[in-house]
Amino acid sequence: MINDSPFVKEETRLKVNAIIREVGFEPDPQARGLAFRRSFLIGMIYDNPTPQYVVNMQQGILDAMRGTSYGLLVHPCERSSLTYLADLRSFIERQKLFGVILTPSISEDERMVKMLREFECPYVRVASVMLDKPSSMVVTHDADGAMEAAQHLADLGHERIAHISGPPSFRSAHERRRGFREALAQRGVKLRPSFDREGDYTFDSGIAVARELLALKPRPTAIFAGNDEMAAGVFKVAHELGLEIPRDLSVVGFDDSATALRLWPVLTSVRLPVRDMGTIATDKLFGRLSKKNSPVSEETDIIPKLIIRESTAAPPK
Amino acid sequence: MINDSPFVKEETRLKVNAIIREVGFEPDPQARGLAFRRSFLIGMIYDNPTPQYVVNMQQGILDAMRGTSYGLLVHPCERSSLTYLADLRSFIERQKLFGVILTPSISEDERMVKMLREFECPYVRVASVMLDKPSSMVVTHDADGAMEAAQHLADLGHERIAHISGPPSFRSAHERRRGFREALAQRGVKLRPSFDREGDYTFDSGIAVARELLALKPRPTAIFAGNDEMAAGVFKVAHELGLEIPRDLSVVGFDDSATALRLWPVLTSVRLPVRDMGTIATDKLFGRLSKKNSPVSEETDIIPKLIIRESTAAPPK
DNA sequence: CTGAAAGCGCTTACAG
DNA sequence: CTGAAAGCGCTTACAG
Repeated sequence: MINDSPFVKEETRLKVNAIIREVGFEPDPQARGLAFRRSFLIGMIYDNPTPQYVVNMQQGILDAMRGTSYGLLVHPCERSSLTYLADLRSFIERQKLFGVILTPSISEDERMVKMLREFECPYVRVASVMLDKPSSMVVTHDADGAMEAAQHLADLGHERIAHISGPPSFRSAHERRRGFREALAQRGVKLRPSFDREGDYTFDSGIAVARELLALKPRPTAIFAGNDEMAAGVFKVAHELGLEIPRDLSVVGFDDSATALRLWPVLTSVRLPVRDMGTIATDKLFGRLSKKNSPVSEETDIIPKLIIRESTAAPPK
Repeated sequence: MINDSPFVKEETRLKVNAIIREVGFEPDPQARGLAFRRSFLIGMIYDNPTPQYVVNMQQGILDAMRGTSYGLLVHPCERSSLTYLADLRSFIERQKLFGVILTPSISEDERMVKMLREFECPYVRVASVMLDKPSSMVVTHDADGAMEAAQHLADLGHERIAHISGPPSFRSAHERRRGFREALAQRGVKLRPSFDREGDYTFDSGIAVARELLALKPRPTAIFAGNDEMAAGVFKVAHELGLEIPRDLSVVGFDDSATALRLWPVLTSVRLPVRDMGTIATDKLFGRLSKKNSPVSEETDIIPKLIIRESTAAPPK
């Protein structure tokens, strides 16, 4: 009855609710959970290595949970671990989560999703492409963001544009690379094979690949890094080599993280509204979207946006 | 009996445990929690604005929880919010947490701690000074780290050393400033009042204060920033003004965050082992320390350490 | 429409 | 030392 059963008189409901408020009664989530056979906990399962991303996503989820009695349980994991799936299985089975939110690259693992279905645990996946039915997806369309970045570079007049992609285990790495390549093709800019390199989204990999790239002759006049961390690596190498950004080298990142503003000069980057994504994902989990809620939350599609700052300019003559 | 009651025969216990393992039985934390009148959840309550700190602390806590059936519930909050205490009260009361870990500046709020005691919720506080009995404290001795930083600068020959402190609402801000001042006094370096400035631990405040500091005549030849974020702000202003680090200006930060390595040149900074701190705090919560556990976890005192990199050098002649 | 009973999966006394 | 009962605070059928 407290849970809005439709079989009570409106009047009674109001009276009871009033008293509930008066006494400040808060039902015990443990007891409720036991009776429901489902806890009042939302799990966030992730393996994204960027702290900023993790914290923003948590914030977004918590924003959506505010005012409810749900709690957020965090569960980072490593896909490379041998016990990865087993750990997750015991976590899901034990906690009887109300629902879980998956971010890349975990969100792209079908074994994970299959397991969730097996335990009838609701989930929402955040990923760069539509991998599931829209009601359990938030799609970030990374390819579109990468296209914007590449177009920007091409429009500035660059012809020797390199790319450092993320690790193949991340779908976003493929999407960003795909968008980049498509845009170059559209603009009639040829991509040299030696300019198409693979990193792993870490700062260190950005450094390593940038060293190779900038040792090439002729070297690229612009580099589109798959994320800001790797872009930071490019900055470091450029500084070491005495190359001035953007005069000698243009750099674009992806994520528009805090790092983007701390680099010198400030980094042009593709922004994804991570915190909002967390809120939207959670709203979907709560099934709020079918109701008359804030229209912004109804979205499944997130459109990345290029933020142009000072790390990009026309190529040197 | 399953919970290690001392009244069972060793033999019986072994037999039962064997069967438990065989069947893969995992007790339901909800039901256990209900019976225990206490959940199997650890809460992390924090208001630290640095994502890196938050994520590292979470990792450390999770490291200590690995293999148990406990879960980590995250609860960021804003002390400036009017409902701050009320929100926390309802969180604590409702979730019946097994225990909570408090990080600065929340860990320094006695109202918070009083409330926790009222609900008989165990806690461990991470703070820069001993505020409580050792068994519920992890003390980071920020003053010592700051002293090291200031000594390093003084030993390089700097005489015009400035400090940008954190906001007065953080105890660590006072401690770092205190250590800094003590070291200067020890070394016989005078601190000009105009060189002793207040920021708020944010990048933006670092920029604002650095602009003022570097407009002074004569300007400081070295700046000790209360954290890396503000140090990054100093870098930005120095670059804008065409000052070369460390030739024209030495900079030291605090935290040794990821940012320290992404700056150019790499930042000399005081390191705190945040992840380990999380593990130690959690071990304390579990009361493991009285038993025969890894000796490293027995510590209450964390000693910060200066990591010397490339942002510090002798002052210009 | 409403009240009292049974049950969620555990633990803690309490008899045997 | 062990087994069966009562209870944790809720919810969901089920009688009235």
